[in-house]
Amino acid sequence: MAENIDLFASPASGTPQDAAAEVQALRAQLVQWAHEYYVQDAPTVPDGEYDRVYQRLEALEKAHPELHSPESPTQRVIGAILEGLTPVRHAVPMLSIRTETDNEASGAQAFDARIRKELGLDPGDPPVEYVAEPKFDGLAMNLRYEAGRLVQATTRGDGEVGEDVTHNIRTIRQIPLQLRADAAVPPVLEVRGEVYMRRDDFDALNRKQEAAGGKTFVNPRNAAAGAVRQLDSNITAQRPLSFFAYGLGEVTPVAQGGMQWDSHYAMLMQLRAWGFPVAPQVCVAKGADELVAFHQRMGAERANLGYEIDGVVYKVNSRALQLELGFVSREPRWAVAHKYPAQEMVTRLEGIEVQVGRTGKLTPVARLAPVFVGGVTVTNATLSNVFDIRKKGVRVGDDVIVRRAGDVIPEVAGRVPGVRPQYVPNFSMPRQCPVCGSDVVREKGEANHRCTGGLFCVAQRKEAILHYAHRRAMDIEGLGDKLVDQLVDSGVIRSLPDLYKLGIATLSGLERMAEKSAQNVLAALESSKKTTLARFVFGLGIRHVGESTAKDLAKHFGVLDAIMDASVEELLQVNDVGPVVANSLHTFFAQPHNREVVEQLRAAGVHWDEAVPAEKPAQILAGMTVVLTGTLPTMGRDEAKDLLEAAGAKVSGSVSKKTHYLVAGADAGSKLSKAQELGVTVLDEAAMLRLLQHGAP
DNA sequence: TATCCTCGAGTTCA
DNA sequence: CTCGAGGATA
Repeated sequence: MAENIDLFASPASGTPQDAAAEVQALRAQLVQWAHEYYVQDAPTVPDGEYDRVYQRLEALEKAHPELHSPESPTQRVIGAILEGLTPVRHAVPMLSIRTETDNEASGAQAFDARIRKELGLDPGDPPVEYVAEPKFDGLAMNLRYEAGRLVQATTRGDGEVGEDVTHNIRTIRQIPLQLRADAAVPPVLEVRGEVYMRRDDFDALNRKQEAAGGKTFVNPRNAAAGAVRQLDSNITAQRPLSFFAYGLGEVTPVAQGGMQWDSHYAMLMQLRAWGFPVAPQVCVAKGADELVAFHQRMGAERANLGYEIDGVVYKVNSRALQLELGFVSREPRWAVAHKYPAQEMVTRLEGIEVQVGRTGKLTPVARLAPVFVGGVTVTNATLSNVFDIRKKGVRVGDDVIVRRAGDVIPEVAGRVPGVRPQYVPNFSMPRQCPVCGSDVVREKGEANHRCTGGLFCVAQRKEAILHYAHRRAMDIEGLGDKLVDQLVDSGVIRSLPDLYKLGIATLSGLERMAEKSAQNVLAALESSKKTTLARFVFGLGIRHVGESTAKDLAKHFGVLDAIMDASVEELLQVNDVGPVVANSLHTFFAQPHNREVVEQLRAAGVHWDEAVPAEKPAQILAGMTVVLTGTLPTMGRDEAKDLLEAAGAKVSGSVSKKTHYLVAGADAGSKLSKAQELGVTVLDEAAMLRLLQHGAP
């Protein structure tokens, strides 16, 4: 099975017997995965892994022509006919386009170079004209119109024979059932395109499935595939599908009253005129440079598209040149698909380490064999807690699926099914803290293990200092983890007040700390002394007291001593403070050493305005709740947050019915779709600035 | 008591 | 960004 196949060995290596055995193993594996994917709609490995094994097999077959077999998965388009749906032979076979996963520009350059060579063009000749299209992640579909009426819709199947899914396709609103009578439509017209599911539709569907206790879908493509191949079109109608047209199948020849087009682009425009959705991004591109530009543009827009694309497609525009270029076996020589790096890959789980956080929480971290996922090399991924590891069933040495979805943070999604060559014990949390050796406990009903060492634990002490220096706390620029490591390890800093005893001599003695940066840090420390009560309270790092709670406390009590001396009952009076937070605060300030730290910090010159703030004039956004998401063009999120809060708005982290506005920048994710679903007004940065000025966008 | 809504905390890589 | 859990609310 998969774990025994060495995918990295050179194709030319090994004896012929080895190669034969491997080829056989790879074929069996691919056939099984294809079955799971197409027939059971339940893939066990990510597409990227399938592609990798497929390419390995291709390479082997190329190196050993004697192993060639018409039965090999590389020799046919994999597909399977589901029982219950009628098989239909395509009038014109549905071919696949050659797919490349090279990096960046090289793919477009290589394609252009190949085309020019085939056409016998000199470097001095004008650039070749191409059409560039996004490559949708859905299912290819053939729509047959006779006399302008939709008579049959078929899936691709194996390229020769597909399945009749007309009853389901009729539920898709974007697909015309009848072409306009006044338009000149060939007597027979087959339109080809991709059926897909929009991301917001997918999210809504999964929420619905979850609420109904049904199974949820892994991704929009699987959901679309399942929907299209239903026997009961009532079910399909509940699953919102969409369509983009990109090509033709059989068309009545001109001689018999049909049509043809000089260029691919003209044909697409005709399809659009007939009422078929054609992707808005489709464009004509001259030469390799414009193809590269298109690829980059799509890569940047990709996250905001509202539907999944897994790459781009380049096609020679001129019909005449297409005919001249012709086909290699089953693939047109005049088109190529250029895929983006996979968002999911398989790699080996080499180990599980344990990290200690600021609150003492022990976090298991997966150490992975480096793997290229979604454009970056990933070597670490969080496994959150022991239960998470159990749930996913991963153990050291397993082949695991690493995912980098819409967000940035990689996660271990699960393991590739298979037998472990040898027994591996399940992961268990250490009994003692790996950093300080204190006992590790897990409170009843809690998922997390914690180190009991407190500030005695070096890991926690370092995190406490970093938290104090945090941008939204005391904002000490330049005091990062590397510097804190050195300061704490060398014993220069034992507690927060020591920070203000730092001198230029101590600092510049450290690694990677020249005089200039040392001075910067000292200056940042100096200016951090003037702060606000809320920032200071937040910076102390009291459990359950985050930024907003610190603000509430500052507003309620006005002065620090009132907070320090407050009883649990008094604390409970504060907005959003319940028994857990109140106890946490009370316990913190009951500890003499904590009070001492506070006094020493004050003695070191840390100060703030303690006067109860005068009632501010009515603020323009008072009572408004605003949520930020994505990357704003000219300002950081923190900056936007401060602006909004200064105007009296409440900036919240998640969208709900109570949200008045969502300010969305580039790469906005789930919050944007949620806002659209709830009908929350979505603003861009410019509209937000108008809101700040006039109280309305 | 159950359910929303928020907040806190942890997290990766270039 | 996502999770878990605290707090408010019905």
